[in-house]
Amino acid sequence: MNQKIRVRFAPSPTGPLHIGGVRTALYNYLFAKQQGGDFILRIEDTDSQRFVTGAEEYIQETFDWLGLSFDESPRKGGKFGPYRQSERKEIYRHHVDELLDKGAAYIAFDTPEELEAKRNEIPNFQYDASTRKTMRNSLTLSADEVKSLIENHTQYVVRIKIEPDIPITVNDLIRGEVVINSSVLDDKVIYKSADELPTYHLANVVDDHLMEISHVIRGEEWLPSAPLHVWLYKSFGWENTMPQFAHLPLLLKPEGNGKLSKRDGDRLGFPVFPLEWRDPKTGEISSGYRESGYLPAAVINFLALLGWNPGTEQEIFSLDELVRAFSFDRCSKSGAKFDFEKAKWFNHKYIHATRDEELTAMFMPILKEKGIEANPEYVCKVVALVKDRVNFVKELWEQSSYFFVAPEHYDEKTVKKRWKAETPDQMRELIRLIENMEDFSAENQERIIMKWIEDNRYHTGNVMNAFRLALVGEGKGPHIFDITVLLGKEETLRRLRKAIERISVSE
RNA sequence: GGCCGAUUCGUCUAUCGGUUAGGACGCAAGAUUUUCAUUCUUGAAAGGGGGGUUCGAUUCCCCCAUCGGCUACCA
Repeated sequence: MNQKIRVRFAPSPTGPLHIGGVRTALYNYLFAKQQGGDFILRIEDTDSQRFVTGAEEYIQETFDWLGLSFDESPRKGGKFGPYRQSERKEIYRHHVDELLDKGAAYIAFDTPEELEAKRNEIPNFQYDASTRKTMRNSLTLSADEVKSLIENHTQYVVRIKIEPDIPITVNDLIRGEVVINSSVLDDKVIYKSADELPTYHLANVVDDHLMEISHVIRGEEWLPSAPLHVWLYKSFGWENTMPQFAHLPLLLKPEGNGKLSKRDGDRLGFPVFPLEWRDPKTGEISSGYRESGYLPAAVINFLALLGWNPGTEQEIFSLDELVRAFSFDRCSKSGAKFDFEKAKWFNHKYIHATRDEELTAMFMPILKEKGIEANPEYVCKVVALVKDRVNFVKELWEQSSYFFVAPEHYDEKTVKKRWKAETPDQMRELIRLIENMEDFSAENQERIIMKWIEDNRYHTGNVMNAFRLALVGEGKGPHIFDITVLLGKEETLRRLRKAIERISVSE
């Protein structure tokens, strides 16, 4: 059977999307596009308790930003909709009934308190073939009792009935065959009457089947429940169209151990979320890659290399290249620690490769925030001069503010090192030299000024750095005549005069 | 505790029985630069432990250790 490749990314709207989730989505996307298949967004909001407003919008916005578009989604629709699980209640109810009718599932009335008591009473208590006879469920109660309990609106759950001692095989594209014995599984709750919603496991399997998902690509945290899912497919009689599984290794904390978490970002000063997120309840703000100045292509690139490699030494990949190169057999099996330094390096590379005009467009709003009205053409020239020195768009300001605002303070260290007793006089000479310049091109300035230094046997480093100090306020920046040309003759002179006036000579 | 998974430089990784164990980030040194960066060159840096299998194991098998995940009427 030549089945169409269809994959889905299925997050729960319980908060901002974790960067690990973004990687999972990316791998789904890469595989789908490579195979000419469909990439679907399905919102798994079956936990009414944990629903967070704005989370679904956040998810959509993330993929808009990254430029990964879905073929079907709640927003876009599609012929397999609805794509929000909370809107599929009847579908699940119907399937739960089917399992109940088949005797593959049963109704259980045990209250949370009773369950809790059992767990305290019996060590390693598990609701399964060995214990279900001792519980209050449709297997131990008479049909009449069950009927009347339901009619009296007693809350119940539906549990899957796992037969003991049967080997269950999960075939994983990344890990190979994983076999477990069904006895280690428990009779998981698949439906709760309280909110008339299924749990993840049931909804997931039913939707993947109905939406004709061919490959389930998700995080490793799902590996332990994969056998349950296989069991569910079999219970429905869907084993022939069961999707292929691929469980991706986890993204770990940069230091120490454990899954990368929200707190790591706050602590280390790096984002763990694609976009900035404001918690609707606490108002707490978590930083995002977008707001931190990462380019979407850079984020995609470094995320792709975290858990997958091309087998060559190529590291910089466009999205199209990734689509072509991706494969499950080059996915690693072990978790990857998040390396922020490398992420920065990727961004640096991407900024370097981005056209000056594009960077200018991103830089303009930042300038505006700083209260600066600048001509985009001028900004573009500034950007061209300093873009090699930054990792992030927002660092453009730190590296170029002196192009927009004359220095108010002069770096102490540089003053001490370069502003000598003879410097003010030299700067006055320099002012005269510049005043008389007809041609203010970089070449001409350099020619005249270097000759002046040579003729007077001045110390080149001291003179030039004093000059730089007057222009920049610090001992840094691009080639000095590139700065003066952009600043213009008048502004250059103004800054020189100001420096002579403001900087006191160090002995 | 039980179940599952994983284990190569500090980090991401290559190696599909025989290699001086390769690359990248970061780090260090040097070169370039009138400054700071960039860039370039060079360097330091790795197979968790113990058993097998084999002429030969980082690579295959077993045990242990460590790490991680799961173990909810969460996903």
